[in-house]
Amino acid sequence: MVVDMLSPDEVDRLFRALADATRRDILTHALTGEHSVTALASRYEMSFAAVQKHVAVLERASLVVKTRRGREQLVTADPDALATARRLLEQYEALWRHRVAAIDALLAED
Amino acid sequence: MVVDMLSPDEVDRLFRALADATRRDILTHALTGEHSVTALASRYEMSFAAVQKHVAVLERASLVVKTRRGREQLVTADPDALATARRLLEQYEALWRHRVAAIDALLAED
DNA sequence: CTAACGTGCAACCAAATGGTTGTAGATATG
DNA sequence: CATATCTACAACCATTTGGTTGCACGTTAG
Repeated sequence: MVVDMLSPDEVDRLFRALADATRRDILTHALTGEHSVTALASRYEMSFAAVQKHVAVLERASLVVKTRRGREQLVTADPDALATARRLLEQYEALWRHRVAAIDALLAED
Repeated sequence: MVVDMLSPDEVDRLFRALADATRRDILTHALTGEHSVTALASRYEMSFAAVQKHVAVLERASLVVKTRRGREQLVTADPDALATARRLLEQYEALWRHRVAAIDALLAED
């Protein structure tokens, strides 16, 4: 199983984007429907510009995409990116299982 | 399905710890065996202190634990934390699938 | 006992992050 | 046309991050 087709920088951006509660919340909403940036911003205490930056971070991590509808941008989540992140973690877990199997094999020799 | 027993801060630390190539590499080695901090540090160009800080970040994220052996600290990965991270992402994916199912249901009405 | 080793931590620095306000452009509305 | 709305972006600021060097402390080796 190849580690991935993502560059280290892309993996960095992916996990970094997920490492903020506001961004995870935005992602959750983007997963359950289409929302304009203004509609998303109205959910949080911070300024519109701050939310717009968070959306930009999610966009650079390929977690969401924006599509124009008139004067607004609709933000929607890209489930493939999430699947990629999950797959990365599964590969780390697989490494662990491999280690456990090796230890088991050693113990079985006794 | 409850989102998780982790606080938002703990989730932040988890993903943040994974958002650095050096730390992911350290984690990989910690998953495949026990290594002292010095042994890990010898693998990278940066100073010992820098690597020691990276290990501390992984430790605060509960991704690794350290156990003393004489004068050295052996770093080993905690697979449960990885499983937690993977489960978090699975829940986001589940949200997405729920949305797809809802759209499918709407289309089926026609 | 003394010297070397492994670790942790403080102080410092440059760059990135997460927030703010203000401005400007594109699109819709009256 | 004039105005309001939605978005993007620049400039600025405080804090955090990721690196450095230097030092102190506990443990092992000679």
